[in-house]
Amino acid sequence: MTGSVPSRHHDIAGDVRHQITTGRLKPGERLPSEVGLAARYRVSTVTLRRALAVLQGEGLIEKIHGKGNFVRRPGRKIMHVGGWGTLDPWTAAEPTLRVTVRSTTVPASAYLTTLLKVPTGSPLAEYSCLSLEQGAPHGLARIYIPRDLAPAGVSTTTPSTGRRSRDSPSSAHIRETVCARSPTPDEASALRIGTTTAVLAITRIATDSTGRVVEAALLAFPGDRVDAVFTAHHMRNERPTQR
Amino acid sequence: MTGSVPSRHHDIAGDVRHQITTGRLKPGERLPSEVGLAARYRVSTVTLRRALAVLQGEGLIEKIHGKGNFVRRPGRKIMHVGGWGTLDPWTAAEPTLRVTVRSTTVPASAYLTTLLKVPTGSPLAEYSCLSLEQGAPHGLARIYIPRDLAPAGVSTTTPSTGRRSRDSPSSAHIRETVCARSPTPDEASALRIGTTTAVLAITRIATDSTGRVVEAALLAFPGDRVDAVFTAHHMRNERPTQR
DNA sequence: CAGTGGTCTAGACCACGAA
DNA sequence: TCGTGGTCTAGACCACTGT
Repeated sequence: MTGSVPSRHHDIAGDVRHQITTGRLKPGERLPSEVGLAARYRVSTVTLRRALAVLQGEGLIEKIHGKGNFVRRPGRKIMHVGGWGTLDPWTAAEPTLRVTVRSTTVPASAYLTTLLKVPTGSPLAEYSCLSLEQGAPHGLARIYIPRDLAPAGVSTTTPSTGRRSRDSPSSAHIRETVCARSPTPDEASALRIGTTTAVLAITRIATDSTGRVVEAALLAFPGDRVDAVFTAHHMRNERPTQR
Repeated sequence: MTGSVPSRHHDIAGDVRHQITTGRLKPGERLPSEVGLAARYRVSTVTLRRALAVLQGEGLIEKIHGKGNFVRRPGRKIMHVGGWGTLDPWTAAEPTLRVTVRSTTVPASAYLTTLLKVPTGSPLAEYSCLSLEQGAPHGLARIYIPRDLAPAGVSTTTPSTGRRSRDSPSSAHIRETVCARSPTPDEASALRIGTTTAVLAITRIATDSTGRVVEAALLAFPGDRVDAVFTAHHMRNERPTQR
């Protein structure tokens, strides 16, 4: 009974979605202008834009200011593999992933202080990584490492989003906190998504055997493009870690 | 430079957010009516509603049709613990979690067929669970088990969202796929969130040592209320599982 | 410059909740 | 019934992208 409530924009979204999934609108193709579509569906522009926002949230279209609305490539979902990358063939075989890294040194903010358990203002090496897959942003990562633990060159770390250099030597424990939320403005622009599209945010804390935090990573992925996968094997009687 | 773009509703959201975080608006309190707020901020109702949608997405307010907008209780984020519930004190110590379970038997749909690797139409035991924390919905779970594996009584399974009965006897491998997306209409109503609030959706597949899928769980959590936590320990040289 | 999406308005009408 | 939020309109103006 709750399906036929008044919501014209959902009907329109359904119609356009149908045209996309059936192939009448092809990937990469530009949709008619919003005013044109509004006239075609006999609705106002704001209603039509709400319909498009639904499709954008589903990852079916991409809105580009000043150019138009485009059908997104069907993008099989790329994955982020949690823990110590239990290499998933899907992710491992992805060759078209280009990563740009920018590294600087910053003093620890209040938030990073609590994450890394370091004194306020401690120097941290920051790696800001944006990975793109065929031009489409795939993930944004900001990785922080106490500077005395950070290597001189960037190459040794390979702080990739999705897989990482196997066995960072010192980390013995990884804790990942996953969260679904709206993107921050800078995330929205970096990932080329609207503020309506949810992001999958992962805060990864790596600790060494002494309990020292050796890395904090703030990862953000467009929710319509990536899944995160976590696997657990049952070996012996694993005792629950009590803090 | 990108901060001062024209977006009145963000300013308003920021102002109301400030009133909430500073305590001028207390938890549980009802906000002035939308028309009142619109007049107060000298904006139209749709603009004001956009501002409130931002706050709703942040989990700061709750909109109730016909009653008003209410400041949400600061709800420290409840957590879902992945894998074999590495019991987190936070979650484990949560006493105020009430779960309602409804169990039926359904034939496997196309989607469940691929998840559980069973023939189409196989009888499945379905457990539909809605957990509430102090009246606020906390999670929605739909768990499917091949009926020949399902116990007669519901009590043995305890398919809770957040923790589960330790050691379901047969499962040896758990794979959880995490995804951020907009809620389906039924999820939105069950979780008492708008369609704008993102959900953290987890698909959990439990496999026994022979590779048979013994359980598929579709979990949905309101993104503004729960985080999911996954931990990994580094013991020995763990060989990557290749499919 | 023209064409596009992004934001906003002032008002209308409908649906829900509590009297 | 009344007051509330939910949806929609017809148009205006601004910002971005191309020529």
